[in-house]
Amino acid sequence: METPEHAKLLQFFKALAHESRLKLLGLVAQREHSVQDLAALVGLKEPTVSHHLTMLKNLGLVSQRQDANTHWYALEPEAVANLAKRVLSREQIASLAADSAPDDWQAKVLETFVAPDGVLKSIPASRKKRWAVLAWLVRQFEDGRRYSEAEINARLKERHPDSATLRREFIGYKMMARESGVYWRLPERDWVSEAAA
Amino acid sequence: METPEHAKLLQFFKALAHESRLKLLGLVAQREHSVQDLAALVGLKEPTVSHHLTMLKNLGLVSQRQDANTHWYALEPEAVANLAKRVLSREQIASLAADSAPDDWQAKVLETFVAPDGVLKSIPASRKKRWAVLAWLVRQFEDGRRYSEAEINARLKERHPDSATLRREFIGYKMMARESGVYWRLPERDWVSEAAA
DNA sequence: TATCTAATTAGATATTTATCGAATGAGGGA
DNA sequence: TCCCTCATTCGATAAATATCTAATTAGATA
Repeated sequence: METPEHAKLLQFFKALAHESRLKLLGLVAQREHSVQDLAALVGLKEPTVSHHLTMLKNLGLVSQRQDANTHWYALEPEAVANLAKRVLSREQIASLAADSAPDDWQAKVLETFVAPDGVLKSIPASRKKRWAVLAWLVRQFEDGRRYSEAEINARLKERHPDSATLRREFIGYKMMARESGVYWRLPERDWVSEAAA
Repeated sequence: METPEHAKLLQFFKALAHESRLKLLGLVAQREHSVQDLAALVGLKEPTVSHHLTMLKNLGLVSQRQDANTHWYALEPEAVANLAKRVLSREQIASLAADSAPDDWQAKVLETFVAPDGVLKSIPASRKKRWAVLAWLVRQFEDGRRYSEAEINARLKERHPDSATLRREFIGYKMMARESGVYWRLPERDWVSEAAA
């Protein structure tokens, strides 16, 4: 489940999320500088500047060359541009969410409300948790197939006595649709947004 | 001396320099989410998420609309793109250094090495400090005018007995040029780079 | 009105990260 | 070789910022 891509982007932002480092980048963007110069220019001690520069160098944002024992640092302009480009697209940003763990939460809700034998202990009061339980329930119906109200009720009764409420909630949460007494599942993409009221 | 432009850029990087906020941005990039949802999805408590969202909202990175007492957050894609674009150009980055205060440092060096009456207490040993003192000295010669070695020596002797060393250093640091016994100042842009050896 | 839910604000604590002084390493000269 | 300069690494302290619980605000509904 490793996503070094995300990790690198995070590193990039962290690197730039500090005033001193932005100033250092600005200075080396103008021309090469030695560590000593930079320390004087930004008003920090050399070890501190060295530390920041190492961080920037590891990310490839600055280059370093050595002349005698003076180390000259300069900007690596393409690297900055390349990394910056990544944040431009909405898709890139959306992909950042990949690490999230919604299933953990949902699993915990189900553990709380569903007994080991599969019977609902109670119907959660809070919208979000009720949604989680209903999502679990509705997935036990076949997608694409059409059910009569009686069928629905029969199945739901295996989980909880108040099948009428559950059936009504399926409609309310837009997990199912109904027409003249016939029910069917709606595509998940329309209700996983957890919107309903 | 305020530069809100830089400040905003810094804020932008700080906002994105945190794993939780990147995840939140990723989630709201996919679709609208409530605070509760987001808290569950990233595994944090609601106040924490609320805090992060406020930060993102203040920067204009996310939008917020309210339906009953549920607050829906979504990505503001253009804002992200616009801010990200700023880091693309080298000039932008170079401008980040504007806040640096080299003059403070130079003033301190001069205070250390120059007595109140304008006489040099000593010639600094370290390259950088020596540069600072020489820069101060060379600026006391007229730009464009040509000086004989005798003139140079006479003027320098008012500052320090070892005029020969100072004169030689002017050449070494490329602050002055010499041709057949005549000296003149070189443009500052060629030696403010503090490069010389 | 009393109550429920969602969100925010406030205040305290924990974690992360910057900074410094001191010690160490490395490269040239005298 | 000894010394001098520049830079880095190490270890400890200081500053910034994330996170939580508890309390508060606001909207909706019975």
